[in-house]
Amino acid sequence: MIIHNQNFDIMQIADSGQCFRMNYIENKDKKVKYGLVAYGRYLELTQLDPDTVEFSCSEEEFYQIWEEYFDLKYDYGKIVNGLINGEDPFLKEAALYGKGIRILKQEPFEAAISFIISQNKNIPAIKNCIEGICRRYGEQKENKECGRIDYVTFPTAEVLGQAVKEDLRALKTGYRDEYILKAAQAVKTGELDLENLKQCSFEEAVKTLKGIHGIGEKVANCISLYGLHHIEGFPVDVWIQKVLKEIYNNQFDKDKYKGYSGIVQQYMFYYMRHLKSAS
DNA sequence: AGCCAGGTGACCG
DNA sequence: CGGTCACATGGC
Repeated sequence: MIIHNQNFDIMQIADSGQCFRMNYIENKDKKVKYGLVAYGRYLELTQLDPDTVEFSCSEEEFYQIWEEYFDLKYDYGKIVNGLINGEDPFLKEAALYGKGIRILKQEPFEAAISFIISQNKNIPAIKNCIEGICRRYGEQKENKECGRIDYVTFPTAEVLGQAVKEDLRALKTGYRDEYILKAAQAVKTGELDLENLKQCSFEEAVKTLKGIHGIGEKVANCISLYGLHHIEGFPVDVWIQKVLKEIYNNQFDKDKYKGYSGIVQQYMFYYMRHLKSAS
């Protein structure tokens, strides 16, 4: 299954800090390959050229799951061009630099737990921690399309909600162990209905999420943006704080980008990390 | 070796 | 409300 899209770069997506189970596999003949587990499936993606991505799955599976997952019906080119031709010099560069990023539609529960774990950790540590949790509590599966690859799914709330705190702690969750446990139990009992939060407003979703112990403003924005696809989400972490302070002198107005501020935030994050690592 | 990481809750005034 | 502090642990 081959897809052409001018705003679809799998390396940029994998490196954009919004998902933690998309991993580099190889680079053969300048064609980069990544593997990913989501929605109980394993998928491999190959960037054939800047505008072309090959999916390892069938056409049915692509239209059933991945077209939606990668938000491929939405026109990111329009957003990118608007920023490139706009008045904001930083966003001009940022959009140009990260034009292949897309905001993924991840599973809400996975996004919730992943971003609870993310607090005060760097991205490699988050990935390792999540992988450990999947291995311990996820379901073992086998993928035949990609040569019988064994993989583990992200655990369900039912399974994770029955975990023992000490076991979670042993998986490098640190002080977040009880945050994870409480959140999983809240989903399990129905006290926290993530599917329902997709339907209601962004503001309502954030407010509800913040009612869970261990979910604050930033994590609630991440879950809303990456797990519920509330595109107005605007997570402010240490990197975005740097942007807002150093580039905008704390005068940035996200309301100028109403309806897609989450995408703007993602370009900012990706570009700022690049600037800092290059300096 | 020591600082930092896609922060949050508790506690303070 | 807004400022400080501890929190557990790996990455670099």
